[in-house]
Amino acid sequence: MADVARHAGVSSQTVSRVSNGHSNVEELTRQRVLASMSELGYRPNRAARALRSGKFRSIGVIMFTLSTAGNMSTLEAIGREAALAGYSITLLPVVAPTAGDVSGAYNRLSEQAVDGIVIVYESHLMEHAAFTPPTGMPVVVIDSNPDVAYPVVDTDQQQGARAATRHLLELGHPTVHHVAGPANSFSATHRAEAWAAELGEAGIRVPPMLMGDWSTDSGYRHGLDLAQNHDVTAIFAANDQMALGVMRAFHEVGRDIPGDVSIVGFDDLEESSSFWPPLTTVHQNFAQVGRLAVQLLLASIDTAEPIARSSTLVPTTLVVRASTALHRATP
Amino acid sequence: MADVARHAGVSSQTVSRVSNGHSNVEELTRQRVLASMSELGYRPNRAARALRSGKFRSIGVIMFTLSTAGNMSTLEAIGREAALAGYSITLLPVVAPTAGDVSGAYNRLSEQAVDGIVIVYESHLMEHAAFTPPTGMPVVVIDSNPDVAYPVVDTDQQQGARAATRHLLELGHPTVHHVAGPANSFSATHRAEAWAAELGEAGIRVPPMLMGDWSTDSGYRHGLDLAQNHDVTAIFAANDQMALGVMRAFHEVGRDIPGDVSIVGFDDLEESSSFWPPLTTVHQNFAQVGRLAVQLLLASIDTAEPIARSSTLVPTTLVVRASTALHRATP
DNA sequence: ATGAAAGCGCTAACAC
DNA sequence: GTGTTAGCGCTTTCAT
Repeated sequence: MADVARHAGVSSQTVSRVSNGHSNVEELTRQRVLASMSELGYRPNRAARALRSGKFRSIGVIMFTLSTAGNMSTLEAIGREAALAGYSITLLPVVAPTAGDVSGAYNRLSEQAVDGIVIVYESHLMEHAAFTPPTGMPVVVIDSNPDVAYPVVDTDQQQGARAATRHLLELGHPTVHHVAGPANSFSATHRAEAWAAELGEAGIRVPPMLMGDWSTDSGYRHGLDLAQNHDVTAIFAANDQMALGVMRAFHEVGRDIPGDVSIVGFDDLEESSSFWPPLTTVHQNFAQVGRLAVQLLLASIDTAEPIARSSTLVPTTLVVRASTALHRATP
Repeated sequence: MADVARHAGVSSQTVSRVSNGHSNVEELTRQRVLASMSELGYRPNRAARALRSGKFRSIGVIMFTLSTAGNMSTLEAIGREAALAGYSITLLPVVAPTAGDVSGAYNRLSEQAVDGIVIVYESHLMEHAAFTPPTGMPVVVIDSNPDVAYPVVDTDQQQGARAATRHLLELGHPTVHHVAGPANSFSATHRAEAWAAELGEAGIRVPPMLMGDWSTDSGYRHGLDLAQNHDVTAIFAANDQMALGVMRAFHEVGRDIPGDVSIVGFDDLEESSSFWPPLTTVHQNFAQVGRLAVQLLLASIDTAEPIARSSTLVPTTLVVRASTALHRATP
């Protein structure tokens, strides 16, 4: 910067003013400085700027894994919304979700060059992690229990899971079986609870739940079990990948979907409409969740006021495709 | 830091030494400083540290989209490898891949707080972008032509696409049709070229290529066309998502896979083994690609030496599942 | 409209 | 083993 100032014959203050687009610089001087800048290939130094201003124009994201479709969409939405405001994203994936690693990630991120943090809070393990963000650092949590210490944005898991279950019941199925996500996942728990509640309210005894781990393989294994039992005519899987695995199992055994059994997923991946048969599923608005989280965070960063503890639930929509049909009495 | 120094009754230099784990501090002093640190909740300021050292301990990633499975796996591998070395990832997604946006992303990233840049270089548009990283900033490119100005790491597209095509030929199919990725994608182009070359070397006339956009929908639309033509018995799709779309089309029309037509994809998504039928596909080692790119970059950051222009190709493996079978003469 | 001075928090270099 | 000094590149006063 001093070089530019010398080259343009002005003080470094003026260079700073030009660099930041301040108004009180004469047009002629401005041009001269701009010319010197590009001639010398000047780039402002973010570190120095951040040191002065205390702002990094970056928001930190903590995620356990990037390999689920939901996290991916959420991350993309977070990135897009942040970019719109001129912020970049600093990613700190937690390699293995053990309690030790989690607090490691936290602590590293908390001394990271970020102005705020979005936590995609998949696991109960988080509760045990000792996370103390620097005082005044805004935090928003996605996908969690509403009773954490920070504002929460989430998909309305309950509403989505109830809609899925109700859809199958309305099709005349005597009951609905559930292939759930892992025990340490909040969203999995919420979906399972809502499924059981919906069944209970309809006066139906809740069949035993099968617990998977979100993977197609776990869906496949449970599907193989379910396919043995000819009383099973309706299945709600806690995500599309497990639903896909379940469908594979039924195909292999030769039971027709949706003729013999109806299947509903959760997520609405881009691929789900091309599964065979095209999957009826609960559409999650990941983009909206990510967007809201960032907006909340940026508002707090801008105003320097803490975010009010709040819980925002983004509704889902049931997308009915070809994997569900009216129940027909088994012969 | 001054506070900590005062509180512990030492100079701020000693605090710095403790904070950075230097050895020349007496154990007793160290303990005292550590105690003061945690009592006062001291966090080192990254900006100041970066300003001094010129290092940010973060690497920048430019990607066009996070919504393809391949990019996501690559990003995860980059993040993991970087985390192992104590680096974080700064993400700057380019919202819409127009030439203007690209250079915007570049320029913003180039003044970002990063020590090096990985570009996941999907599109020909990049060639026109005026990207001048700061002098001395290491850059590695993933997924591109080998003749760019930077070292390149990529999946061996040619080898993979040839293996897919050869597999279908060896099954006795008279020819292989290709559903390609978009024209502006390097990897799509390479796969299509390899497919045509393999056919040519077998003395087979190359059938017209169908161009999709990686989406299941585009695969479905082309699949509907292909399914009309009963001479079509073997299809190589440039990714698994399009292969899924093609399969859906054949299911709808009632042509059996693999009885009537064999289909091969490219990527080997986690879901592909549960498609119906389980998809024969080319497995890409995304993790390895990401890992190598980061290793190259970190080596250059550590040594402060420019990376030698190089081209590293990570081999693929053909995974044969149930979507391909021996050709049988059409009745 | 422009410049001079001070200092953000940290660490490398050199005392002692 | 510890303290002192200086300065990284920038911006925020306060003068002019």
